[in-house]
Amino acid sequence: MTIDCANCPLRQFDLFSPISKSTLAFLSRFKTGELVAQPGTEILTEQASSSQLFTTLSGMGLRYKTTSDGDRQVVGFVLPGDFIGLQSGVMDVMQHSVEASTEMRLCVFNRSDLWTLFRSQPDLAFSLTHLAANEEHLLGEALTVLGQMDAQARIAWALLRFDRRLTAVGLRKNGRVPLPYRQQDLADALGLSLVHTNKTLARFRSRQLANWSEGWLRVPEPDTLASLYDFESSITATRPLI
Amino acid sequence: MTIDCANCPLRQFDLFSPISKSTLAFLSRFKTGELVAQPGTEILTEQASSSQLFTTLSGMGLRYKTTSDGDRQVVGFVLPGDFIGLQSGVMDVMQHSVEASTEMRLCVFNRSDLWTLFRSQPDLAFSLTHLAANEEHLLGEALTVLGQMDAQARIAWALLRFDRRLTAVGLRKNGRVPLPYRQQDLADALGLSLVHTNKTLARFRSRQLANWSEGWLRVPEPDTLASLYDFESSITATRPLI
DNA sequence: CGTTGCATTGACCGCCCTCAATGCCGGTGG
DNA sequence: CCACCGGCATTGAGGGCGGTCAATGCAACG
Repeated sequence: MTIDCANCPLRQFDLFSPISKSTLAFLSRFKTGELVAQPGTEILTEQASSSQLFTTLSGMGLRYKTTSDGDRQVVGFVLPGDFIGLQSGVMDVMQHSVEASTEMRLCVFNRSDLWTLFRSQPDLAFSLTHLAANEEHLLGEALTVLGQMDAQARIAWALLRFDRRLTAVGLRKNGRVPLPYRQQDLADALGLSLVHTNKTLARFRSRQLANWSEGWLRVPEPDTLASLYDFESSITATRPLI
Repeated sequence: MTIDCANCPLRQFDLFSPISKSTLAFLSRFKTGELVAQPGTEILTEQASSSQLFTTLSGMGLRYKTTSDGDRQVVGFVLPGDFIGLQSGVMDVMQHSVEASTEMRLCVFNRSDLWTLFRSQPDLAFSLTHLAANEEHLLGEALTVLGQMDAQARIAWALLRFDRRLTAVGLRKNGRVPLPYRQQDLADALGLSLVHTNKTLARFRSRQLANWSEGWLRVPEPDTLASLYDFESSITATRPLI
């Protein structure tokens, strides 16, 4: 039993830009089904082509690259609403792998329909470009964080982003959001060692600034934490949902 | 006296994917003029909107973000053939600034024509998305380098990329390519201090692996340098030129 | 009840940062 | 013509942030 795009549970959130009825109708045809991925499953593989593209309905995952010496760099976290596989769609192969951290429910699209989309739905084509530009923005910000900030600021930045984004898709409950990653994942995303990530998280916990444990993240006063590290206030521009 | 897209001096290089006559004709109309930017000029500004988009015909520049505490992160280097301003085109504002390092000649497009492009030229729309995905790829690779590699590997990676890319646009002469940046620019791109960047460059010079001085870069044996740091061989996929 | 995965904590030290001084070059004005 | 200055490259000294190594605890699982 799959969800109709017209009743997409994600579209209600202000995070996502509105969409016209006719475009929505096309999207419904574009969507060919749903896929449930179990934790640990590799959904897309670096350097491989894929005939399918996805949108995350629920659950969370990781985008990562593997270096030749076996290290891993997490280049992003896949959260509900995120589109997966655009690189494969336009460049033929993925430049990073995508793996499910929790059970994930995914909308499935056929890559072969992508060209039809570009020909007949310029607004959706525009939205796809918007999504790509948005990824570029996120990566640019991450690069700045890795290049210029120390461990405390990096972790504070990441936790704040999680808090904001997960709240925006309705996952905050009782002042906390689910964060089902391992400390190693965060370490690999921020260019830190597991040990140092752990110690820094412990410091935030004892200072009551942020508490991430047992899969839940609680940030009592996001603005206080942000001001401590000079992060600009949470400007949440809307983005497309495809 | 501006260059007609049909005679674009860049399009001859294998780096760029071929394009149909009719698409080329549209491009010629899309291009509204040329702009010459002097060294030091800010072409686009972070957090600002721009009514114009550009393609680099010649010259080089920098993309960078400024952090609230005054630091600078170089998120990319603008080389001939690079498109500038896509973020502003689809997301309304730029997420990084672009500044000319040398004198630059730029093709100028009107942002207001972008929508027409998406409606009437799906192949160009696809190419734009391709370019955005390509930027995402570059940033992901940069993130991996900053997150996982030490100073020597970071600098080797950057120098190899310059060597390959500048060669691909015909700028290699007498076994060297022009590299008109300051050491500070590279340091800010790689998340290193100027001092350490300088010392590491000196080490490469004395080991005869790479010599960057007085605006020119000479890498005698790129493959040797690449193998020293476990970089995959130079896979140069083609990309669109708009 | 051994094993496996993840979180936690302590000891040690190295890469790279900061601070600081010097040299070189081109531009500018007295 | 020369003194001065600003921008950039270079080099040495010293120290700190965050790295690796290693051991322990704990919970889930076969």
